[in-house]
Amino acid sequence: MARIDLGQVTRLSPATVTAITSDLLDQDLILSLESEEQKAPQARGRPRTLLTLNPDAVFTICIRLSVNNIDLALVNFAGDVTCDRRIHFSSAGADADSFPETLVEAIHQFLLEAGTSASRVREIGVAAQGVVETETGQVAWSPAFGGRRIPIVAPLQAAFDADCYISNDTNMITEALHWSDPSRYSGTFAVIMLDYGVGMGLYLDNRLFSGASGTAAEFGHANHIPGGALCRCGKKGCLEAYLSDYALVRAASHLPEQTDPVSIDAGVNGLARLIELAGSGDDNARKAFHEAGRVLGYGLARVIAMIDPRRIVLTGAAMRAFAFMEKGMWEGLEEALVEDLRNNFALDVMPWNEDFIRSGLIAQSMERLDMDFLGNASRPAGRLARPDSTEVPA
Amino acid sequence: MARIDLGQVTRLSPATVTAITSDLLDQDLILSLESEEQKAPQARGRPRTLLTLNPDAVFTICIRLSVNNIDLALVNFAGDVTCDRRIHFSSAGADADSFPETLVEAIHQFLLEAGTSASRVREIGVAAQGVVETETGQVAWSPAFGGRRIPIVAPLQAAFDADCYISNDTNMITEALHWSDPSRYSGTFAVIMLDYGVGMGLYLDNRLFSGASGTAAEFGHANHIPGGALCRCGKKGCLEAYLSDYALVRAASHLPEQTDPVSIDAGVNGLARLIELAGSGDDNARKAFHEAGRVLGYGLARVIAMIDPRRIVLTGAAMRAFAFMEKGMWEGLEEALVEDLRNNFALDVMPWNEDFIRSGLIAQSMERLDMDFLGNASRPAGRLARPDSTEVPA
DNA sequence: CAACTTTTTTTCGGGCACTAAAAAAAATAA
DNA sequence: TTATTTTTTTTAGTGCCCGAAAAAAAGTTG
Repeated sequence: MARIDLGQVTRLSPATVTAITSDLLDQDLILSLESEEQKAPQARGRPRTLLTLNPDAVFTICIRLSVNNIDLALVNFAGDVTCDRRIHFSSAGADADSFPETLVEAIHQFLLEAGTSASRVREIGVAAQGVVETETGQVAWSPAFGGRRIPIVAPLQAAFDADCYISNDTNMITEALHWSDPSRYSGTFAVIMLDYGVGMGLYLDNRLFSGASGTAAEFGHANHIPGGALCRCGKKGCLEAYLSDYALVRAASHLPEQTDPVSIDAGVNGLARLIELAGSGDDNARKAFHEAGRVLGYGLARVIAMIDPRRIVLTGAAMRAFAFMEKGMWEGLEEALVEDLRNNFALDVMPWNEDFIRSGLIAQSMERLDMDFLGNASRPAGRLARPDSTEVPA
Repeated sequence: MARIDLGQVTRLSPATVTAITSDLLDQDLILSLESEEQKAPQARGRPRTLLTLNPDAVFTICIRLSVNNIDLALVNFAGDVTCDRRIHFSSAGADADSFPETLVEAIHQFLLEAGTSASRVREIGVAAQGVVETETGQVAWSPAFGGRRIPIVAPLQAAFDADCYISNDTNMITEALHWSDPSRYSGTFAVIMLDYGVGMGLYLDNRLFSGASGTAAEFGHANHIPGGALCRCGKKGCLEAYLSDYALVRAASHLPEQTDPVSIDAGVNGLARLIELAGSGDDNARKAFHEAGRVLGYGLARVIAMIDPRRIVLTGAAMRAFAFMEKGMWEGLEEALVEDLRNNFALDVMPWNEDFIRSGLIAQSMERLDMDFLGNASRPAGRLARPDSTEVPA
């Protein structure tokens, strides 16, 4: 982007733009693309010199923790992944004592392979399934770990000279949506992910909300039926116990509600096969999905009543089966909620894409970096506020 | 407060304080208490001249709408109520066509009695029970009205040259708590009110949250049991259908769950008598409260899972019966929620005080006035931020 | 009354964020 | 080559927020 366009977008005078950009150039945060291949239709006048973020100014490591896997990505200042690796570990054996070491070791290994020195990394972001306490920087409980209360941020902070944080995976999906399409995903919206577990992310009043201790939006373990089906968490009647993959398999197989989730093989031949069966008209499978849809409808109803989001996004691997759930979902929603509350929201069904989580981590990291560099000038309050919106010139 | 103290509190130099205060004096927003009765122990040196808000600078009208009543209060710039009246109207007959006129008429009448001209009123705040859409400025549905979708803000705006808004009554209680004790009620907390209905207010990340359309925190009509007890709203199984006064009376009288709430006399000899009975050891009453407590526990569990508040405040008329509900509540909470999520919150039980709603309206109005006068300098971001807290001198 | 103390006001000036206008730069068009 | 066009940079401010220091004000103390 050329300086003159930056001026248009920010509503600052050319003089100011020059001042600011020369500052950033001095700091090596941006680069000017001197004489690079100019766009063919060169107009009259002094040609614009394009500016870009300096991709190599700073690096970020984005890490996703899931069952048996640590997915690492090295991300440059432009937000591009320059290197990624998957490292295996044993979730069953991972606890508060052993895992932090494993993680730090994995990162060192990864940096070595990527040929980047740790000193160039200014940000390390981690996303994990389950109950993640952002505030304390630990994973209270997650299917990815055998143990509980596993500290993540503190050990990372000790091992690296970077800003470290951890967040729930669904929160990162929420951030990714806002990042990828702010015009659609802004204000107050909710993201519900149906997958191995059931997660929810909330964007409220234009900010990611994660609660007082950072565990917010635990949709999956909000109770649906008092004393109902047995959940992985040990309680009875959680939404997850009706909506997640093992719950669907359990229901379709006519296993008793109290069957231990651990004993159910919901793996490859679980959800996928169930979807296949439903597709070929199998009644058990269809009924299971329909019922799950109804439960989802009830869940949505509670979210709508309590949060009043403008939009709800449904995603996750189970969205492939949405066609079999949709009718039930609307039924449940209608049963559960007065009309006055039910008509003010939009529903998006979004095909699942594993990369969302990483995108969210990247978005979050970039935002934190910006905060870091620009002080608190981000989220413009005063001087940079633009009262009436103007289009960014092409 | 004297200028020198203002300097301490705001961390501004005396020079700046003088500059700003002389500005405000010119605008008549504050007054200097010249030679007023000085505090006896006069120290050495030039005596401080105390400054106060000019109570008469601007007026606000705070209005509470409830069944058959319009409660009006004239509030000065110091936040004091200078005049209040209760005006009766017929809730049953009130609809979208008739009520706005009634309200505007009531305000005019009130101003006449108060001897204040409408031109001095800069703010009109309204609180109502039920589903209030802050965004559109209307009451979608409320026990206070026979009709639905009753416009409030638009007619007020048309009739008065003031900033008008409407909000849910429980949201105003939430605001009142923050206002009255910010050190305790800040960050992320929830207020649950058990009364005629069941309401919830949310303060999230240090701001009142009211959702995308302003109806947020409708705790009472979030479903508890699919297909359960009949609620006033027409749906089955809402929390309100187990927790509100009519629900308690219904349960204690062993009436069927589907008994129409309208047919239940929960008035004076309803909840109050039930509490009396429970106090004297009546088994039916005790059981009803215990059961309601369990339902409340389940409700809290869902709020905690989804919102993760630092604190939950219970209030409302039904708190007089809290002793009979408490055990059930903790039982329900424990049954409904995994321990990891259950241990990060504090619970306050607050004796109910009708005035909270008015206090909240006053707080909200004062904040809006401040915003109006000081531009967007409120909620200090930069220059007024105080990194380390200092005590306000006595 | 003079000396002292404390608060308030005034004066002067620095620094920041930004701009208008002029100048410079770097191209195309005639 | 010269004129024209467009972008970028420089120069020289403006306006605001704020503070240091001095001055003034208004008392108490001895």
